[in-house]
Amino acid sequence: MLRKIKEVADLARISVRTLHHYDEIGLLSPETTTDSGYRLYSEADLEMLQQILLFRELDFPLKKIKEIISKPNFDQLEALTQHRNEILEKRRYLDQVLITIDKTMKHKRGESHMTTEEKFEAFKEKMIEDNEETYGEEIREKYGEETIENSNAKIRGMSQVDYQAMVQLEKELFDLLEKAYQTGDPASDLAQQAAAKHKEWLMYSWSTYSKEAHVGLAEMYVADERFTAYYDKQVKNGTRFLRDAILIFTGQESV
Amino acid sequence: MLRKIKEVADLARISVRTLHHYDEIGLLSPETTTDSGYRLYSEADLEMLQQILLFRELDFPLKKIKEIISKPNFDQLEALTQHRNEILEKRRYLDQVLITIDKTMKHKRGESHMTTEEKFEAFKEKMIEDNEETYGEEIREKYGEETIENSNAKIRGMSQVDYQAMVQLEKELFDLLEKAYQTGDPASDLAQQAAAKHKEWLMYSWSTYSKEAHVGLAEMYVADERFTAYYDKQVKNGTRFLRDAILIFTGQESV
DNA sequence: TTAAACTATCACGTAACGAGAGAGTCAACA
DNA sequence: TGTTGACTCTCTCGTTACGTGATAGTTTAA
Repeated sequence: MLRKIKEVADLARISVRTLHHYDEIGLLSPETTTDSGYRLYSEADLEMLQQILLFRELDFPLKKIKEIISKPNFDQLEALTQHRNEILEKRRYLDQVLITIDKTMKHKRGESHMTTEEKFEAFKEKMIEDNEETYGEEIREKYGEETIENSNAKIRGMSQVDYQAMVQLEKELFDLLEKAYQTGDPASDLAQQAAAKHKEWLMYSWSTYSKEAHVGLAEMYVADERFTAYYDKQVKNGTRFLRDAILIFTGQESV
Repeated sequence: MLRKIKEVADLARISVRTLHHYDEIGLLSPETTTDSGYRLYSEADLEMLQQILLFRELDFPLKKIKEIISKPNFDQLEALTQHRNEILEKRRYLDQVLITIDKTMKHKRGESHMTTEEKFEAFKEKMIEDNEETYGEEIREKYGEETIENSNAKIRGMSQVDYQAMVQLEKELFDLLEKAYQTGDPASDLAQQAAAKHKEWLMYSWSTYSKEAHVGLAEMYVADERFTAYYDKQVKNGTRFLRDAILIFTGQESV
């Protein structure tokens, strides 16, 4: 009993194109063909097709199906085990995506309802949060609990005017840094002005200043790619240049 | 501050090719280019890129990102809600696949350890199970509890010899049916022999025979695509032809 | 000035078919 | 016996989000 392609397709509830495709990639070729080139499938072909469709339902890629389809149960079990793990991995990935989506929604939902002032408050909190998340422990270890709590308190206490002054100051810093960078010399006047401006900017969130802490922060900027990205985004190669300027500014290096 | 492509790629931790691609599909084109055709990205471009990458992390297709990227939060929220459902749907799908994989593994694990006899026993159980799952309720309603329990018990009680006799009988039935089908007449001698053979085959699992039950089964074969597929798989259009033959055989239709 | 590092534009490959296009084949009906 | 309708065949493009060369021109640091 040999069948033509549509009959097979209807029995298996798949498309004729799918059978064409399986033939093309050598996954399932009909036992024979008519003189006019029509594909003719045998019983054995049908059974093979059932197997193929079983694995397809399990989300196996056709390539792997082709590999394992004719192997004994033993090997198929191994493939199944491995495949199961891949599916689990995919599911974990989706779970993560869901979490991120929820966060994003919460965030955007918040934003839509906020007044300008609320957005400003939220922005400050986010600044603190980000800082804590990224550097919290490190800074606490280096400079002690008090330093960081003071900093956080200072940020929270900032008025919108203060905050905008701080942003303005940062902008000036970057302008200065860009010009200074063109001199190519971190000891240049412009570069030293930039270092001073950086200190000034810092004081908006630091309660006390020490040369050591200033240098430590500069080194941290260079070592951490997040900071590097942020500074380099403003001025190309700005991070290293600023670090060098600060080193000189704080007198840690001879001029 | 305009950046060349590699700088942007490094900042965003994506490939240059990706930026080329985004330009190609009009998702993110650089603000300007140099005389020699180098792409130059502005700050605004970078911010847009951040947004794009955020949605990309949420597993949005680029096409949708392009649609919603410049819309207000309100619309983005809507898109997020819908997208969330799609992700949930995907996860449910994966859960289903996992269940099927587990079943398949259990099945194959069983098979590998079985002796021929055990496989035979398992095969009989599967036959009963399949039957129950597909027709259990319907048959119970039509023919009563007893009929089906008897049938199941009879199958369980079959020896391997019995079973193979039954399979052999079925084979003969199909041979007969194929020849009969060629006559085109369900009242033909061959067709009537096939109907008789079908009754004989039935008796392997039925404890009592009635013309009504026999006709009922034949109608069920035709009505149910699973049975149709099974019979038509052996003999093209065999189901209907057998049904007609049985109708005549049981005398429900005038010859 | 020369080599290294960048940049640009094709264009093919990937997974699993769907959707035509154009042309030949087969079976039944008038 | 001719015709029609249902099938069949073999291309070939489209889909997603880039990766991976190939080939060639540009910029930049030593």
